[in-house]
Amino acid sequence: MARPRTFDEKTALMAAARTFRRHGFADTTTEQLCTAVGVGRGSLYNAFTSKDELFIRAIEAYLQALSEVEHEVLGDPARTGAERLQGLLDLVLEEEENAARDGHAAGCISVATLMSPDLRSRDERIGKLVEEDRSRRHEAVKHAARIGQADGSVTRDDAPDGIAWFVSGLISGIRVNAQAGAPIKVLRRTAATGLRALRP
Amino acid sequence: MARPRTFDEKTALMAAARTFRRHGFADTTTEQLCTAVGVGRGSLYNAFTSKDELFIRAIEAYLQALSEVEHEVLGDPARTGAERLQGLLDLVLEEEENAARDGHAAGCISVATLMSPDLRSRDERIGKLVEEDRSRRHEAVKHAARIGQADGSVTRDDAPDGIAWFVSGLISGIRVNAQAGAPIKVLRRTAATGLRALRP
DNA sequence: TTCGTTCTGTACTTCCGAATACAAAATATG
DNA sequence: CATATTTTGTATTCGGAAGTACAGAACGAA
Repeated sequence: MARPRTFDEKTALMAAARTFRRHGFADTTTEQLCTAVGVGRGSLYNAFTSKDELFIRAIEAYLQALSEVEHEVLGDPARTGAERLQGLLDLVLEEEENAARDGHAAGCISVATLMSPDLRSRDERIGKLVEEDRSRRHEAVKHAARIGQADGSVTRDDAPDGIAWFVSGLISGIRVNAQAGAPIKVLRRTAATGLRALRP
Repeated sequence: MARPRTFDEKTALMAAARTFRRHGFADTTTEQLCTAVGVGRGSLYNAFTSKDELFIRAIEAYLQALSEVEHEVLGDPARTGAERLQGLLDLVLEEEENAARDGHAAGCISVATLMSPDLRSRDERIGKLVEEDRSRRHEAVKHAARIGQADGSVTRDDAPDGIAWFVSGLISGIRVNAQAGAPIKVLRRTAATGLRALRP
């Protein structure tokens, strides 16, 4: 009934997310987004209203995709609690390894967005999205920690909530270290050291 | 012999640094800088050439001030290695506590700058400054770790270099968690858990 | 084939913020 | 007190990036 799109929306959002992740919101021009998505200005604005709107939809898509993969690992009944936490760290390490192969660090919308108050105040949905993502992951890790304490694979020196915060921090730390140029091998050891603190 | 400045340069730089830390480079306008420093546009440009130049000098001043305080703790011969590392973490926690009292997280130029590749590519001095700061801290922590391994207060499960990366990551993680809204109490526990991994 | 509808690309407008120009002000020195 | 010199504040310019307008293109349906 009308002219069809020459691009897939989901693919476009993921491409946009990649660009935003690497350059940050303010330092990404709409032109960069056009080339990244492989589409003209007109199409971009036709499909996604504005840069702000595109950003919101892009991080939404990205965070959801990420969350699904993580959920699979953290909720895997075949693993002990400790193995689930280890699995989560492995996902992060794998992502950084892939990114490193392309010559850059993975970047992380959560960290970058959290670190920019102005970005959050730009549109309340942004802060909300990131906060929901964080909170969902927090609960998932907390649950895995409880499982681990029950099956004896995780220390009881900390409450599950404390463990969840620690794991989040550990992941953020690894991401920042990756940006600082730490080689994969070092990132792996950092993860191992961190997890060691959670052994019973 | 000429009209004197109405402001102190060092104070101005620290005020600018504070502003940049909270909003990030791209999201800080020169007007914000003027009000933060308490000076007109003309004066600002007269004293510091451009926004870029001001940014560079501001982070330079800030990182140096920070580094001096940290050096005192990490090099304190009265402390064991573990106590020095604990002291470093205490500095970070203290900074976050003060910031929290003002209703915001401390922010961290290192993390923010590392997380923004475009910012670094803007002027090579920026990346260099942050990298030098990181590297200096890295060496200082590594040294403290060695001391700790020698005096028996720090584990030998990891090499000093690995410990240094871990501690940097731990600090970054704490800063990110602070931005995410974690209360001081949680940050403290995260630090404690991390340091537990370094016990012999 | 023709029409209605949506997509695409380009040229244009608009706006915001960095940077500059310049006149007035403030001091030290002779 | 006069002059040289630097600072200060304001008005203005300038550039770049976001967003818009619009004409043409690509389909499906009648």
